[in-house]
This record gives sequence, C-alpha cells and structure tokens, in this order.
Amino acid sequence: MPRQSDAKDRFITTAAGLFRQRGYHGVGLTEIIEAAGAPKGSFYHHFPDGKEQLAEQAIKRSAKIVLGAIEESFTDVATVREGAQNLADILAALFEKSNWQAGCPITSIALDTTPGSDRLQAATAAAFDSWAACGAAHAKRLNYQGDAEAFGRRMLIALEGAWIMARVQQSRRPFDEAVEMVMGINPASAP
Amino acid sequence: MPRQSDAKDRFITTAAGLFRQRGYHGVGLTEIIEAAGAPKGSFYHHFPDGKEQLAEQAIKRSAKIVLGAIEESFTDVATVREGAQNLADILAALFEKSNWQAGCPITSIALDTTPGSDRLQAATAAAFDSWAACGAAHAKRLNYQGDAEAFGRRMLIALEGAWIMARVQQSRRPFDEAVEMVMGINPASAP
Amino acid sequence: MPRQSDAKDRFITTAAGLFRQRGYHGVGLTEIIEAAGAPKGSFYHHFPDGKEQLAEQAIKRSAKIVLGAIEESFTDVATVREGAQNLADILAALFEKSNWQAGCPITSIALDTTPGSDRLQAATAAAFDSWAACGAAHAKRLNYQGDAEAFGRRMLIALEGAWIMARVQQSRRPFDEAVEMVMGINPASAP
Amino acid sequence: MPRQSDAKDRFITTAAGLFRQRGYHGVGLTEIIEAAGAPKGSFYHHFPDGKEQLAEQAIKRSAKIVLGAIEESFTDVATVREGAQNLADILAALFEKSNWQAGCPITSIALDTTPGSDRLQAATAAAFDSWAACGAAHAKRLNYQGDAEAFGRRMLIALEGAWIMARVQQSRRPFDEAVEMVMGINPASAP
DNA sequence: ACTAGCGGGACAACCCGTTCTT
DNA sequence: AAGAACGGGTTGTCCCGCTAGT
Repeated sequence: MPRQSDAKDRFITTAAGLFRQRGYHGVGLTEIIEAAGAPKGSFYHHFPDGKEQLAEQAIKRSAKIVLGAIEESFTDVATVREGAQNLADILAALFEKSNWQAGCPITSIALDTTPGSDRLQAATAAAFDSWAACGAAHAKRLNYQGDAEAFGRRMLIALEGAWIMARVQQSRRPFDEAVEMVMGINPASAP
Repeated sequence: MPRQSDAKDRFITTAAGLFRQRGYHGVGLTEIIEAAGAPKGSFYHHFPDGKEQLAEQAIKRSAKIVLGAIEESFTDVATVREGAQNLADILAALFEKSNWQAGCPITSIALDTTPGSDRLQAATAAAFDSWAACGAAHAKRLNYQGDAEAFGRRMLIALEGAWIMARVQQSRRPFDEAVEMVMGINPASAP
Repeated sequence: MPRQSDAKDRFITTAAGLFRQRGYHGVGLTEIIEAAGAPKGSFYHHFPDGKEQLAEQAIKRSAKIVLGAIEESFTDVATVREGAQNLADILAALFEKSNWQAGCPITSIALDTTPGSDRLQAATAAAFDSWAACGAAHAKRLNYQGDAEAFGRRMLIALEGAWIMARVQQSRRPFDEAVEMVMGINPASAP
Repeated sequence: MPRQSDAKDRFITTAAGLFRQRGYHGVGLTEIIEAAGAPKGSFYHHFPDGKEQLAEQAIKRSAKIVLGAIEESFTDVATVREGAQNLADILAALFEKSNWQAGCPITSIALDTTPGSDRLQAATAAAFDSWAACGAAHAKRLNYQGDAEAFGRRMLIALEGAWIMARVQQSRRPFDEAVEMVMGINPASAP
C-alpha cells in the first residue's frame, strides 16, 4: 500500500494547524518546516508546487476532519436539532480548548487567498460543499420538514459566522445562538 | 479646524480596501504606500506604531461605514425583516460589484490577527459590537417580538457567515439565505 | 551676552552623552532629539548642517570638559606622576560610575567617522592636540626631566588605550597600568 | 573535508574590512553583501543570527590575524624590545598602506557595541586577552625582567592607544612612541 | 528667530518562497 | 531526499527638506 511518508503527513498537519491560527500569509514556510521537524530541503520534494499545494492539502485534510465531526454529530440522533447541537458542541469545545485560536481551518485560508488562487478557491468550495451536502443528507434521513439542501447551507452559514464571532468574543455563545437560529426556522413556512 | 491630512486618510482607505481582499498579512506596507501614492517616509509620521496602528484605523473606518449601511437599511422601514433584507442587499451588491473580492472588512483582518494582537482584537470586537447594538436598537424600535439584543447578534452571525460563503461561491444567495434564517425564528418561541 | 539657547545646549550635551556610548552611527537623530526633550522642528534651525555639525559641537564640548579635568589634575601637585595619577583616577571613576558605558567621548566618534568626514576629523585632532599640549605644559611647569611634548603625547596614547581596555574588561586596572607605563620611562634615557 | 564555503568566508573578510573603517553601525549589511559579491538571499543562510553573528566572526578572524602578526614579530628576536618594535612596524605599515583607514579591527566594533551586546563584548575581550597572553608568553620566553603578564597588558594598552592616535593624526609616530613607552619601563623598578 | 507638522526617499536589518546541485 | 544558495520581499528607521504659523 502506497502509504504516504510521515514527513509529508507532518507537513500537512502542521500547516493546517498554523494556517487556521494566523491565515495563509501569516505563516511562513520556514516556520512550518521547523514545526514539522522536517528537513528543509525535502519540502519541495513532497510539494513541488510549493506553499499553495501544501495549503490545498491542508484544506483537504481539514475538510475531512470536520466532515467526520458532522457525521459523528448526526449519528444516533433522533432530530436534526440534536445533530446540529452536537456539532456546535464539538466545534465550540475544540475551539475553546485551543484558547480560541483554532477557528475554522478553511476560512482562515480562504479569506487570504480567495479569489486570487483558483486552486485554493476550488479546494475551499469543495470543502464547504461537502459539509453542506453532509448536513443535507442527514436532514433528509431524519425527515427534516423543508428543503434539506437549504438546511445544509444555512447550517454552514450559521456555523461559519459563529466561528468568527466566537473567536473575537472568546466565547462559545455564538455557537449556541447559531443553532437556535438554524433551528428557529419553521420549515413548513420556509419558501 | 483639525481636519485630518489627506495623506493619512488615503493611507487608511487604501489599507482598508486591500486588507479586506487579501487579509492583514497578505498585503505589504510597500503596496499600501504605493497605492496611496504617498512616500514611505511620511507613513511613519502618521502611524508611528506601524502597520498595526494602520490596521486599527482601517478597522474603525470600515466599522463606521458598515454601521452607516445598517442605519440606512433600517431607516424608513416598517418591519425588521425589511431592514435585514435591505442590509443584505446593500452588502451583496457591493460585494458583487467588487467581483467578490471585498468581503467583510473586519473579518479579513481579524482572522489573521486574533488572537495575537490585543489592539486589533479590541478594535474588531468593538466594531462587531457596534453593529450588533445598532441592529438591536432598530429591532427594539420596530417592536421586534423577542430579544432584540439576541436578534442583533444573530443577524451579525448570519451575515458574517454569508459574507464568507458568498466569497467562496461567488454568489449572493448566501445573503438571502441568511436573511431567511434570521427572520425564520419565531420570536415568540425563542428562549 | 549672546548666551546660546537652552535647547541647542541640551542637544549638544545629550548627543555627546549618547555618541560616547554607541558611536556616531549608533545613535539616531530622533533619539537625540527625544532625549534632549527639544522640539523636533528646531533641530535644523540650530544645526543647519545636520548631524555632522552636532557631532562637531559635541566633540568640542567634550574636549573642553576633559581639558578641564586635565587642568584640575595637574593643579596643586608636586610631580608629574601625581598629576597623571589624578587624571587617571578622575577618568576611571567617571567611567566606572557610568557602568563602563561612557568611554572617551572623542574616540567613539572618531572611529566611526575618521577618515570620511574632514570636519569631524579636524575637530577630533584639535581635541587630542589640546589635551596633549595641556599635559606637556604642565610637565614643563613641573620640570619634567625629558621631552615634555613627548610626555603629553605618551600620556594621551596610554590613556586612550586604557579607556578602551577598561571598557572591554569593565575594570579600572588599565588606567593604573597606563600611569605606570607613562611614568616608568626614565626621562634621561629617552631619545 | 569540512572546508568553509567561499561565500561565507568572503562575507567575514569583507565585513571585517568595512567594520574596521567605519564601525559596526556605520556599515550596512547591504554594503557588505554587495562588496562580498555574494547574493543577498544567502546571507541569513550562513549567519542565521544576522549582523551580530557576522561581526562576531569578523572579530575572531581579525583576532587570529593580529595574533599571527604578534607571533611573527616575536619570532627570531633576541630581546622583547625588538619584538615590540617589529609588531609596531607591521601594524603601522599596514595602517599607512590603507591610507589610515584600517585601524584596530576589534576596537572599531567594540566602541559601537560594548556594552550592549554580550556576544560581541565576549568576543572582543577574548581577542584582547589572546593578544596580551601571546605578548606575555614571548616576554617570559625572552627572560623579560619583570611581570611578563603586565608587560603583555601594557603593550596592548599602548598599541591600542597608538592605533587611535595614528588614525587621527595620519602618522605612524604614535606607534614608535608607544614602543618607547612600553620599553621605557625599568622592569627592575616596576612594582 | 523659533517651532511644528508633514512629507520625502533611501536604506536599515531581516525573512520570504523558491530553485540549484548532488 | 536534502543542504546550500538565491533574489526579491518584509517592516521599520534613517537623516533631511519644506511649508506654515507663531
């Protein structure tokens, strides 16, 4: 099995962690390489397209992790609200544990590079899409009364907004308000 | 009359415009100074504390402008929904006109610098607070059925989320979905 | 009496104190102006030729002060050795009190600017000459057995060397060794 | 074979030459890099600690060269005076050939940075110590009548003083006067 | 005469992401 | 895989004019 090298993996993980704290331009390759404990010369062996490629991989990696959190949140729940609340709890807890430094791993890269890098914009869009679709699928499964796709998109909007406000206010309240907002919609009356 | 010098003003405006496109670390002072058409030596006369001070001013400037948009949106309206929709329209139109480059002028700085710079975090928090408070005041004035303060915060969360999604998807739909979400709440049933 | 302005005076004194610690190029005008507590706009009024002119004045001021110390050292003494020892004591005490920061006020400027600035080189040379001449005059007055002029020059060489070594070693011993060396010469046998 | 790269070597040599002329703060990295004919980007590869580290290396390099001159001066001589005179001749000749620009390579850095940089102060002190010790060793070997250590220190003081006076006066006479002074001591009568 | 504000451009030290060479 | 090297970039400070006003 073509398992990818440890070094490359560490690059991606480290980069994802740093980008989410200070943005794409706020973190230098040198810092990433040092933090990853990898030899400098090997970086361009693993990532011939440089920093942008690394960020792309970091986005994909982060996207998968969050997707897993969504899946987990909506597993073994009876209602959509329960799932949304679970998700908010997971994200808020992680965020708080990082001292409000580790916000949305995608947004921090996106705001620095979208538009400007087609490659990163595509990765970003794909990540968001996958999250919304996952939310939508679970909503459908749980017989959400209304447009399940729209629900997925709304949840995404609300949680992204909450991620930002939570960072600035250093508080988890925005996450709870986001859930309230998403679930406050009366599906029957939605257009 | 203590009118602020043209050069200083141009610095702030230019910086605000560039930061919102590529983030705090994505824009160099050199570029800002050149775009402002000013010599470098005069920059540190106006901003002895450097880039951070400039960003702080840019945040305050942007905060005021958005605050004006909120006020405008909620003036001469009969319902809160009307105001929220007006605001979303204004932001979406501006965003689209900039080719989806000019997102939230605060967030793009905040994600690069919060936490890490107390000064910028404080400015960011103050900006967000002023927006939420303005929304809340108008909700109260328009006899919003429910917690007006919470409404202000929810609107903020939703619009910030929309600003991000709109950028990535290059579409104004997230703004409309945000309005739907904020107004979908049945105030009577809110906790 | 055309007494010179307080501000100009403070400029010179402050500059002399800073130059002797970190050299001519190691101290910026901004720092000098701030430390002098003088208005910034007034600097080029007092010193139209800029930093170089200020340094020239600082050299002259410092030269006069040291000259006074030499005079004082050789007043009311019976032997040349006594005078040289007095002088070494004064300089060493001052140096020590400054935490070995305030070395020879002339040398620190000279090594940064000689050759390169005719103006400062001339001021430096004049300062050293005046010190040597003063020592020579006193040697003559005290019936020094040998070339009084050469004695003045030797004392200068020895003390300058001591000033450097004392700074690096943070010790007053070089001054005592310098005196020993200067006085160790058997005047009768000197060429 | 762990030969040091040419570029790094040229950096050090060039820096040593420029520092001795205009002091540590009087020479910019840009100038050094250009004069060394080296690419700008490679500087911080060789000297990750920047200018200070470069200066430290320059001090060590210069210290070794002068140490070699001392050794050479005291080799194959019959008396201490002969050695001291040889050394003075070498230093004076070099100095004159440089148009009185290249004084003591250590002092010009020391006066700009001592105290203030522990690292450079340490390097400076070590350099001076090695010179004095070398002089002392040769004095002992040549059966100097008196304290050989003190002789080494006195010679150092005298030559440092001479280096300064020679620069300002653009004359080699101070070197000869320094030798006279050092050797004028009657060892038998020294304390 | 003196001071203050505001440029003004060159340069300071330092670090960027990338490529070369082996 | 990887250390060395590469230019162009970063923020920030240099010393110095210029224009007004007191």
